[in-house]
Amino acid sequence: IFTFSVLIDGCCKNKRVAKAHEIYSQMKAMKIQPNLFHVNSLIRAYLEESSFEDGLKVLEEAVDMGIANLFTYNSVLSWLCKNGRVTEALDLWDKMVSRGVAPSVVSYNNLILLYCKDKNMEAAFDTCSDMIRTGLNPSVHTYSVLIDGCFKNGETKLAFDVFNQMKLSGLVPSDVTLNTVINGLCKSGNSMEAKSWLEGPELGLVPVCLTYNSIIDGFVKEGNMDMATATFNEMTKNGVSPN
RNA sequence: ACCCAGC
Repeated sequence: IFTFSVLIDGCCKNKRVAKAHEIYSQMKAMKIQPNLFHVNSLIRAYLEESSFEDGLKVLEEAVDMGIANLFTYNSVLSWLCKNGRVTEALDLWDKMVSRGVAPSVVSYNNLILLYCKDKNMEAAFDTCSDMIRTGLNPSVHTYSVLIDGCFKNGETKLAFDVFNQMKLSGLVPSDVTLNTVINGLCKSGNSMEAKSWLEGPELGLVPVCLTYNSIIDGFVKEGNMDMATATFNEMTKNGVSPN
């Protein structure tokens, strides 16, 4: 069993998914129970190369063997949500729940992301309320996804409401949250305001390449080449290398 | 040990 585990993991890490699956099948043929850790990594390897169907098959087998856990489901769910496969994602969600696996905050975050991408902010917020009703607290991830969704759907005002609500709830915005806000401002024609966020170190934001990319792109789209170049200079001055 | 967000 130990030998098999090491082999599967090695194949997955080296992108030899087919080989990994071969070994996995051998184990099954020999009636050796693959362990959860390696089933999970096999599934993720499949999803990485976008063979969702294969990943799902392994998931189903893991369920049959009674070894699928929350992480196994979340891995597949995440892939579906990122790729906007609404029907399949909701399907999987129902299956998971009916099999007695309780969704975690991570599961909910995936669903919320799905709705945001689907331009259905109402459903996204409903899902968030559902989550709170089951006793789970929104995480920094949850808020970041919602904020990003609001901006991408043109709800700038709402994005800030969510942002404020996040701070009220005692959560500290992460650098991803702040970069999300900055990017949202730039995309909605408020690059000047976005840039002013860099000056508030009390926010705790250390601008990175991505931060500058958003702002420079924003200025360029607004036709403000002076500010774009100025921002670029500031970027190099601060020791951030452009990509 | 393995699952979620930003250019």
